[in-house]
Amino acid sequence: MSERSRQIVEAAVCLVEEGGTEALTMRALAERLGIRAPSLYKHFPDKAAVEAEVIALAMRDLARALEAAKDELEALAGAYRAYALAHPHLYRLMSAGPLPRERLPDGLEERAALPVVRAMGGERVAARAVWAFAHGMVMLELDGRFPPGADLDGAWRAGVAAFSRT
Amino acid sequence: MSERSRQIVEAAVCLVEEGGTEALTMRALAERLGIRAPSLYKHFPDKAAVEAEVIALAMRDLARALEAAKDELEALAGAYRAYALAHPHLYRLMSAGPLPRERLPDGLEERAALPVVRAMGGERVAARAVWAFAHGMVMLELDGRFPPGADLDGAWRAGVAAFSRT
DNA sequence: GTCTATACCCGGATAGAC
DNA sequence: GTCTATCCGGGTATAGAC
Repeated sequence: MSERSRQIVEAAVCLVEEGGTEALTMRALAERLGIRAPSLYKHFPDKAAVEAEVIALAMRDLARALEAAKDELEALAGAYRAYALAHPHLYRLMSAGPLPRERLPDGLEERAALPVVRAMGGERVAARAVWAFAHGMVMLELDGRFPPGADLDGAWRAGVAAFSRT
Repeated sequence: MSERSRQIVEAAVCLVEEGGTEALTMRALAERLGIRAPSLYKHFPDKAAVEAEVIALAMRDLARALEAAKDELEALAGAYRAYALAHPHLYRLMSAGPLPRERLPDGLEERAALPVVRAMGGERVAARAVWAFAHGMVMLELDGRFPPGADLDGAWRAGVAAFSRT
């Protein structure tokens, strides 16, 4: 990938972080770079290609955050939640809706999932349940679905405790 | 609400069920009813009002399905998942993204949540964790996020088992 | 309550000159 | 590699006649 392409992806990340998925349009992206929208198509075939690069970048960041955490459920859950709250729009783009697997680097998805599998002693089925819990907590929190004033820390603790006994 | 308004909401539900959230447009809705889009504004002030009625209807259906299930976590989880898989687009519209609470009937959200709270012996914090698990499982399944061939029944069992020991 | 006509916004993407 | 000009499609919503 050329240097210019990297700059484009970087700008795209900023747009998503600041304004959510919908803020990433070819026009807005071009404007941020000081060029015109059609010029982007000299670097990427279409918008989906740009989006895929943003997703890949976010997944790498999340994977790094999880790998840096201690190999216990509680620490992993904390790191997961922290990433999602720090980058809510990136988390959404990366984790909600269909994933363009063909456009992503091989093994990246697996890499992001690995820390949880290890924390669950290699039990992939249980790891999936834990992942679903964490994803559900994050999405409900980001979407403002819990009642105002709900004890979310408590809910996280309850979930982590439940799965720790597994 | 007039009879005509009810017909409009019913048509809107069909559009969502068949084509997802994006398929619900004022033009498509009008066409399905054999009228022109501007005529809809004689019955509803804007699109959000129609959408809110669809959401309310879906929440009532889900609440009924949960109330009909046995008062145990396993049965509730089964009913929850069954509803979501039977009406994936309605589930999404109702459960993902911000909720227009001002436009919904009082107490409806609470009603839908109650069965889980009861199954958890009144522990609202634990009930929220269970809800997050179920929501996460459903969304990851609907979004095709699990690896192909993953044992989802097993993941559901693992989650239900973990929270049952609470 | 329905229509036609229309305003207004937005999006992705292409052709062809430079 | 950037530009201008443009196409094409889509959306919500309003005005005013009937």
